[in-house]
Amino acid sequence: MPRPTSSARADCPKISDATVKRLSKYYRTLQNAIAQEKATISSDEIARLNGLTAAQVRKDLSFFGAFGRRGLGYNTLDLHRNIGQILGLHRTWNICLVGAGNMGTALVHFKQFTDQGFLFRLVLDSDPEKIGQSIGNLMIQDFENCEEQIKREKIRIAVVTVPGAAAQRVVDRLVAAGIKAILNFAPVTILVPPGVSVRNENMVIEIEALSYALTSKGVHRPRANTPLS
Amino acid sequence: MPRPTSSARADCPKISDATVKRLSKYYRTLQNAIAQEKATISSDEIARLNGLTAAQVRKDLSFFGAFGRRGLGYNTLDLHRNIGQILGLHRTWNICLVGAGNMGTALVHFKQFTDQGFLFRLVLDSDPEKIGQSIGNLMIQDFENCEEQIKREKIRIAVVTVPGAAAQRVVDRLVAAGIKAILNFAPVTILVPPGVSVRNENMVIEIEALSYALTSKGVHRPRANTPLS
DNA sequence: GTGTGTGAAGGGTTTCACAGCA
DNA sequence: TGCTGTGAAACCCTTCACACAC
Repeated sequence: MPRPTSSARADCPKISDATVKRLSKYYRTLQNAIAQEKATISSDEIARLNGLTAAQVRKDLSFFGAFGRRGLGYNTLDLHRNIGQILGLHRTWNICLVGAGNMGTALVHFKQFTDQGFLFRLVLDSDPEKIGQSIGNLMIQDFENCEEQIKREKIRIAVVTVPGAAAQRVVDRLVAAGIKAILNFAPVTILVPPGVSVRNENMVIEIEALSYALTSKGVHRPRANTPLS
Repeated sequence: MPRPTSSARADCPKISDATVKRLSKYYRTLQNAIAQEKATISSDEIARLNGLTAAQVRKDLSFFGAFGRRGLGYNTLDLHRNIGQILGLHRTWNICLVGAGNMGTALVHFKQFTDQGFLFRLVLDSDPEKIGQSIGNLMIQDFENCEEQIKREKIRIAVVTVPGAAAQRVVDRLVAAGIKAILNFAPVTILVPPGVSVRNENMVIEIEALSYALTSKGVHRPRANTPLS
């Protein structure tokens, strides 16, 4: 039986998800370095600031080119620009929120998204009580009309914060409306057709992993440490 | 140079983080199956419901024992109880929130945490405007007194939703106060000493990974599909 | 026949170690 | 000397395939 879903990416060397996530960390590390007016930075320093190894950092970068100078390190501005290009952060993205509850409201106000160029342009919900109200400066729109709204705002990325029971149905509709990438906070793993990207951000899984760490630690020799994701 | 942090766990066969996270998914799948009054379930069905392979499910479970019956599958109630024991979900956990902003408020109201036995018993903040106010039925306490509060409520797990700039400092203090596991939503990777578990739930990284997926897809042959986490 | 449990194979990611360049 | 870029080795995780139990 074939794996029904996979983490495939469409690139020749096939970049792993882990590498992409680390690039995102390096990107922020470089922003900080630039803010501190550092002109160069070494793989070693990038690694230390992120709890990784220098070899890992160099290997990740090497998939995309040779950005450093031997003996010197990396030019912070150059590397920042290059990683921005790689991740597609040299532009802004219009995004929409689906599900105007507590979590969704918090995300719309989450400054980091805006700072990095992810701009909420549309908020959708299906609760008649909520439709017409506002979050920030966005009026909540009826999910029933999602297709036209998504098209009008040229949105390809959706953030989903609906109850678990509704999530898969909502996502199917979003995909039909042309959404190509989904950040899912509903506490269920949603599945999507090929060509659409999802990230299931399941906080219950994360906290249960902590529960496991505490539980298994006490029982056996408490050797280790643990930063995980 | 050694890896300064690692995802080590303290168990003889050394269970991978990926396996633990899947167990958490299986746990919820079993809850659903039980709610539907199914008496048994096969590895194949658990796999299908989670976008995995049957072999993966069986392998994950085999690290902890032989819970199924050949030819029949798994007894839903038994397996649910067993995974609960493994993950430490056969009990409740007192947890605390640090940072009473939008995100923190949303998490305190997040029903799924309570349902799975993670009970917010304490909310901490250092903003004088917020201290004394309430979230749900919890009054916000001064972070300055975190040590005694954490001890009083016997809390070992903290959920951190403070601004990025404050996160590492706050976490250091929490660790000193006896916290052993941290779910970090601040948009920086925090580092902790051995013996403490962290999960960095960085939503910016996740959305940037989606940006990468969209960016790299257009450029090359758009072969693939994508569920990731 | 059905579906688990598991050693072995396969594939992918991280680490090592060193050549090469400033 | 200092630090990058990278093949090769090591390691880990997933998948395969089949013995075995019901």
